[in-house]
Amino acid sequence: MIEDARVLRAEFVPHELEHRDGEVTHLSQVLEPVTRGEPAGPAIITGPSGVGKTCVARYTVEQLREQHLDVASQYVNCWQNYSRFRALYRVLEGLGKTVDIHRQSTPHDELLERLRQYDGPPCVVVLDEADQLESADVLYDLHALSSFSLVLIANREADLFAGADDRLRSRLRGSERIGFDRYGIDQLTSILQARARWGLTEDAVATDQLRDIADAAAGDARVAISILRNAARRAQRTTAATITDEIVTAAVPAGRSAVHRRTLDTLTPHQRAVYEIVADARRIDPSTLYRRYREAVDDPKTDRTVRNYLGKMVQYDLLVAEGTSRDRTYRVVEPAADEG
DNA sequence: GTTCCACTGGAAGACTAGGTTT
DNA sequence: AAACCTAGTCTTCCAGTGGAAC
Repeated sequence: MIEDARVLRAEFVPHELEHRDGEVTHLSQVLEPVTRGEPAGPAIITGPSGVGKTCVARYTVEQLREQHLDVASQYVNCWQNYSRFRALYRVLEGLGKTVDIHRQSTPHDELLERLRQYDGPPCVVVLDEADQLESADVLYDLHALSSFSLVLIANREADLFAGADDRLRSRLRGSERIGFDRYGIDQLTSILQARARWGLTEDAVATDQLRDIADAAAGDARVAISILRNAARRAQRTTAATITDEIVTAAVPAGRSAVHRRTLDTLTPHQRAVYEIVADARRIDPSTLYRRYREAVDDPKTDRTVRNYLGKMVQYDLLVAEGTSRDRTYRVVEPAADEG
């Protein structure tokens, strides 16, 4: 059934990108100065999840590097590297400049100094999930250095600028914008077809089933691929020769929630306890929430810390906060909910 | 309209973990 | 071994906000 599991992973970047020619061309044009050794203006890529933002960025940068030897690049996932230190560290890592600073007691300044001294070929830095950075300092740091060209990826541009001061905001205002829309059913179906062709045995899945998966994924390619992967695993387990309608139906919920569950796994035990309390109550006010939290765990953190947790989980789309003052309530985001 | 106060979130500093230097 | 770094986490303190009660 499954011939090449790599192809069924969401992070996989195919050799040919479908349905995103315009966006690839646009980004290539923005980054074109880099091929002449000149700095390129920042590009801001926005759009809902699972529409190929990361894929297009990585693909385009990869193409650029294939055509021009004198271009460096580094991809940084700001979700995992959300602090200034970690983000800058990852950039240096890509340049191979971290050999002797595998130590924690290296100050920010040292990292910045190394970036400043960088005299290699122009470097394209892709900051994925850039809205997850805890401070916009990183954007400021890198934008100030002409060797580095920024590609910023975020769901919404507003989130990206939320943490930025006016100075940075006005600097980024002139950035090139590339907006992504959700895939249509036909587009999603043909994306799945390509993955099935490379990743599954021949005739393992029919176009009708792929259409059903595409329909269930509501324009989100990550969810669609996750469902396909889940379906293929189920078929393999039951030694079915093909992916049937029944298998698809069974695979949809698991495929949908896979993305959500992965973020839940990143929570600490205390954060998890807070999340569970909110999940148990359909809707909960802050004081009740904190009282229950204190009862639920040993050695509870302060309410201020719990507020930080809540803010973080709202950022991560795990919780929704409604109301601004005394009317504030929290509730969980349902895994199957359509992301905005 | 005024007051109350639950709630938010910024700022500053203490504490911890984990590394380096002497 | 002890002294000394730093980033990251958590706490303490508090000003500001805006529904709710009066």
